[in-house]
Amino acid sequence: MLESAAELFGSRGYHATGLNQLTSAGGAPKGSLYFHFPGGKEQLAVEAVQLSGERLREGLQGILAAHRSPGEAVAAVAGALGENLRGSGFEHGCPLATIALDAGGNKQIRQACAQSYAGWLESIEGQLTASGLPAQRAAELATVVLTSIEGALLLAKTNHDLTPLHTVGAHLRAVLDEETRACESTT
Amino acid sequence: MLESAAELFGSRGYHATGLNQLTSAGGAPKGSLYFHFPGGKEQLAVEAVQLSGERLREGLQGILAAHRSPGEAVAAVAGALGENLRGSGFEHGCPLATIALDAGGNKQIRQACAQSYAGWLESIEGQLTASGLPAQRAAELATVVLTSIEGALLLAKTNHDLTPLHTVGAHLRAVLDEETRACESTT
Amino acid sequence: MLESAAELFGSRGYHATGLNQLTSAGGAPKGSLYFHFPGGKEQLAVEAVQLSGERLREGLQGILAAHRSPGEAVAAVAGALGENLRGSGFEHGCPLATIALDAGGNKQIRQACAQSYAGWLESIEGQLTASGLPAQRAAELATVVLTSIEGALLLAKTNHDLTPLHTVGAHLRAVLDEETRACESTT
Amino acid sequence: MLESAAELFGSRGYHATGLNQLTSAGGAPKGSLYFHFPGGKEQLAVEAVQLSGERLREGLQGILAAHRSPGEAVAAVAGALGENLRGSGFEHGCPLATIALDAGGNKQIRQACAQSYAGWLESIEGQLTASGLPAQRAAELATVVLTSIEGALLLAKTNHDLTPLHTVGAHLRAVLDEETRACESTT
DNA sequence: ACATACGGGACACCCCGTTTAT
DNA sequence: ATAAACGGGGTGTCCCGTATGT
Repeated sequence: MLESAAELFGSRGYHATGLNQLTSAGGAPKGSLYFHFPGGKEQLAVEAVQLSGERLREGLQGILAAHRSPGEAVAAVAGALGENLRGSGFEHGCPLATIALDAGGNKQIRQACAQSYAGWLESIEGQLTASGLPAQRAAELATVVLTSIEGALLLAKTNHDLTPLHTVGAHLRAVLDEETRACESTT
Repeated sequence: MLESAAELFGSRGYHATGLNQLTSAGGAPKGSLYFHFPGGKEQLAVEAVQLSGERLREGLQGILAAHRSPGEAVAAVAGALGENLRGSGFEHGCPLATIALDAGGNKQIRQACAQSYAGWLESIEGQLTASGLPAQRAAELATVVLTSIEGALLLAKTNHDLTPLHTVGAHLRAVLDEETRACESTT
Repeated sequence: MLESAAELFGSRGYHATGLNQLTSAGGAPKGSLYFHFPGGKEQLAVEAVQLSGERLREGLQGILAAHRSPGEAVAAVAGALGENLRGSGFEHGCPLATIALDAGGNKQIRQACAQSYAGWLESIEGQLTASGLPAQRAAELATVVLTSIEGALLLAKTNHDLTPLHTVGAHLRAVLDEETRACESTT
Repeated sequence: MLESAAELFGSRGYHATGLNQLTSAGGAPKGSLYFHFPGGKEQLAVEAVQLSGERLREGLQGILAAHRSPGEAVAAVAGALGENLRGSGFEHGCPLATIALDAGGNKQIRQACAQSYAGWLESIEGQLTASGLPAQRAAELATVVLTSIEGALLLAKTNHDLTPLHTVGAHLRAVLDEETRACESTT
C-alpha cells in the first residue's frame, strides 16, 4: 500500500494523485484506508515520504560503499538515478521533489521531506569525511552534491534527456576527486 | 491575469491550483477565461510558464550583465533568488519547477518548461563564453550552475532555510572564478 | 428546488437528508447547486426554513382571518395541520421542528428557525389582540397556542394518530373563547 | 454505554450521531458493540429511547408526588426541565423529541418513542385522577400538559430562552388549579 | 468479550469545461 | 466580451455493518 503510494505521490505529486488511484493501485479497500491511516491523505503522504526517504538513503549508502573514491561514487549515483529515470519513461525522478514542491504548504509533509533530505545529506557527508575532508567542507560539498543532482533530475525529467545528469555526474566527480586528492596530500 | 496565474501555478503547482482561484485572483470573470484561453487550464499553464520563463531570463540577464566575473554574477543570482524566496514566506522558489514536476505528464506543459529552462541555460552559457570559456565547457558549466541552483531552491524552500542557496552560491563562485582565471591565463 | 428541499428537510430532518436526495428530488443538476447556494447544505437549509416559515405563516393568516373567534380559528388550524399530517402518511408535521432539533447545533439554522417561530407567534398574537385581549395576555396565550400545537404535532406524528391534535384543538378553543368572552364583557 | 447513547441521541438526533461518537463516548470498543446490540444502531436507539423514557418518567413521578396540587406539580416540572435545558447549554431538551422526529421513519424507533410518551401521559393522568378529575377529562388535560411542555421545550431550545417554558408552566398551573378546584367543589 | 481489519457505499464539497443568453 | 447557469464526474472523508482472529 505505502509502496504504491510512495511511487504515485513521487511521480505525479500530492494533489494530482487521488485516493482512488492510491487504493486501487495498492489493492487496499477504500473503506479501510482510514483505519490504517486515520490522518487521511496527509498521513499517507507523510509516511510515503518517509519510506521513500529511507529507501533512497539505503540505496545511496550501498552505492557509496561500493566505490573507493567519493567522486566515483557520486558519479555512480547520478548514473543510477538516470537509469531509474529512463527506465520508468522519465517518470521516476526524485521521489520527494514533487511532493516537497506541490505540497510544501502542508507543514507535516514539508517537514517529512526536509527530514529525508537531511538524511541524504548526512549520508553523503559521512562518505566525504570518511575520505579525509574536514567536517565543514564535507557539509558544504554534500550540499553541492545533493542540490546539483536534484536539479539535474529536474532538468532531465523535464527534457526527457539524461544529459544534465551525466554532465553533473562528471563535474561532481572531478570536483570531489580534486578535493580529496588535495586533502590527502596535505595529510 | 497571466501574471497571477504564473504566480499561483509557480508556488502551488498545477493540480493544486483551481480555476476559481485563478479567476478570482486574476480579477477576470470566469466566463471570459475560455474566451481568452480556449485551451482552458492547460493553455493558461503553458502561457504562464512562458511568461515566467521570459521574466526570469530577463532578470538573469540583468544580474549577469551587472557583474564583471561570472562567479560574482552567479553568486548574486543565488542571493537574489534567496531574497525572493524568503520575502515570499518561502513560497516563491523556481517558478517552473513545481509545474514541471506535477504537470510533467502533460506534453504541452512539459515542453514549455523545457524551453524556458533551455533559455536560461543559453543565457548563462552566453555569459560564460563571453568570459572566454570554450563553448563545450561553457555548456557544461551552465548546466552545473542551473541544476545546482534549482536544487538549492528546492532544498531551501523545503527547509525554510536559505543556507543551501548560500552554500551553492559560494561554491559556484569559486568554481567559476578558478575556471575563468585558468582560461584567461592560457589565452 | 427550495420547495422540495423544504419538504425533505422538514419531514426527514437535516442530517437524514442527503444532497443527492435534494438534487434528484429538486430536478436540479448536482453541479450547479453550489452556484445557487455557495454556502452548501447549510445555506440550503436556512433558506428552506425561511421558505417554510413564510408559507406556513401565510396559511396561518388565511385560516385566522377566515374565522370570527380566535377559538374557532385556532381549532381550525389544528384541524388543518392534522389533515396535512394524515394526508402525507404522517410525514409532514411541523416543517421546522425536526430541523430545529437535529440541526440546532448550527447557529445559522437555529436562528432561522427561531425567526420563523417568532413570526408565527406574531401572527397568532395579532389575532388575539384584535379580539380585544391586552398585549401581554395575548403574547402569553399565543405562546401557549403555538407550543401546544407543536407538541401535539410531535405526538400525533409519533403515534400515527391525530387524537392529540384534536384534544389540543378543542382545549385551546375552550380556553380562548372563555378568555375573549370575559374580555368583551369587561369592555 | 446506553447512558451516553441516550444522551447523544437525545441531544443531536439519530442521524447526526455516528457510531464512532457512540463508542468513543461510551468507552466500549466498537468490536463489542455488535455483540451487545446485534441490531446495530437501530437497537441501540430503541433501548436508549426506552431508557430515557423510564428515566424521565421516574423524575416526573418524583416531582408530581412532591406537590400537593397538580398545578404546582406541573409548573415544577416545567421549571425543572428548563433548568436542565439551560444547564446543558440548551442541548438537553426532550430526550425523545429529536429522535422521534428525525428517525420517525423507522418503525421500531417510532414505536419506542410512542410508548415512552404514553407512559408519561399515564403518569400525568394518574396524578390528575388522583386529584379527583374524571378519567376522560384527566386524559385530555394530560395530553394538553404534555404537548404544551413538549412544544415549550422545542421553542426554548430553538430560541435559547426559557421564557416559553415559564409561560406555559404558569398557564398550566392556572388551568389545572381552576379545574381541580371546580371539581372538588362539585364533589 | 474484545479487537483488528475489511468493505462498499454515501457523504458534502468542488472540480473543470460548456452552454446559454446577453 | 461578459455573465449566469449547467452538468457530470471526482475529491477526501466517514459512514454502518461484518468478518476475522484471538
